[in-house]
Amino acid sequence: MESRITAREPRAERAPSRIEELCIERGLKMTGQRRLIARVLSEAEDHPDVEDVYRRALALDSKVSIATVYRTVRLLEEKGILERRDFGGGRARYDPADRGHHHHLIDVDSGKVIEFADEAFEALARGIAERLGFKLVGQRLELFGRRASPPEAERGTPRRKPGPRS
Amino acid sequence: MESRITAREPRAERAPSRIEELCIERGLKMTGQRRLIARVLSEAEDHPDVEDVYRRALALDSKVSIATVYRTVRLLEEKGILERRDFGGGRARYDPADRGHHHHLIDVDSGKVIEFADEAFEALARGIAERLGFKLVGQRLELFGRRASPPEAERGTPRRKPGPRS
DNA sequence: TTACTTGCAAAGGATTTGCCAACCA
DNA sequence: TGGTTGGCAAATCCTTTGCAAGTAA
Repeated sequence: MESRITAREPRAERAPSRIEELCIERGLKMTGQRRLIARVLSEAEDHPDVEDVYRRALALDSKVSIATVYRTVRLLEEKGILERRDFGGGRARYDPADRGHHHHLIDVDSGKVIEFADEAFEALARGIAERLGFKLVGQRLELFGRRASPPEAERGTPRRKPGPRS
Repeated sequence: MESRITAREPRAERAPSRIEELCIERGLKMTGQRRLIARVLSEAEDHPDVEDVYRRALALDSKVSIATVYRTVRLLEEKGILERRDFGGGRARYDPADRGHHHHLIDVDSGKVIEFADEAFEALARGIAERLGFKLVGQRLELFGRRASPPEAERGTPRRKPGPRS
């Protein structure tokens, strides 16, 4: 019932994703769904919201419930594996925490998010906090910008519901 | 039935608050509730959330419904009179937009918010955006810090529900 | 007058949770 | 095999909205 040929992939058993490794390191019990979600997150190069993760996980394989995605993503956040972001629009978006400290520039016309890091800023932030009598334990920097010279009328997809939330 | 003596204050008619003036400038119809909310906001020195504004308005005088507070606060935001902030915790908080550009340092132990402005930062932000090919149209900077040397155990009121949301 | 506002309550969207069965270590 | 986890649906929280009645200009 067990041939060497298939032994390698009893059930899509690929190398653990980077985030899965982090989970194991921190002693999380790895279930099929968690592995799946970890993989989706590891492969994401953007800043997916919970629903994005949910959709991608479903497409990729198993059946996960959105509740599990919420639970897992929150668990990973608590373990410091993910960082929760808020770019406006009412949904939380996630970012693997090990990509190094970086910040975001949001293109207000297209909603696209560009990452960047900046040494000078890090130092400046530390300095400001100190001057106010605090030790810096976290920071959040988001820039909102518009492409230098757009020929007008080219505005991309506004973040879902155009009006309401920030 | 009408004496000169009371003519001056038909009904708590005080000088219009700063925010009320801004509303009038932008042609908003001023109702009693709006005047009240404008006053609460003008007098606020912190960053109240909608419920804070609602509570203060009620205490101050009239009966307003929370729906009206939500509507008004949003209207003022659209008119550029208020700025919506998100310090984590799931509620939006508001800040009069004419206090000048400033940012916030949040004391992670007490939840207190300290405002500050920093020229060097403004310049840096503009520079970063430019380098990435964007014109800066907005920014958000929040520092999270801990008082330099707290004798422990002094942690103030954590923002409502301690655990969950960011 | 007459369009704009308000209050109330119900609707909505995102996120969390209770409960029991399924599952992993 | 015992404790954990996952699914489902109901529950929460914050915020928005429909509608009828009230009000500023």
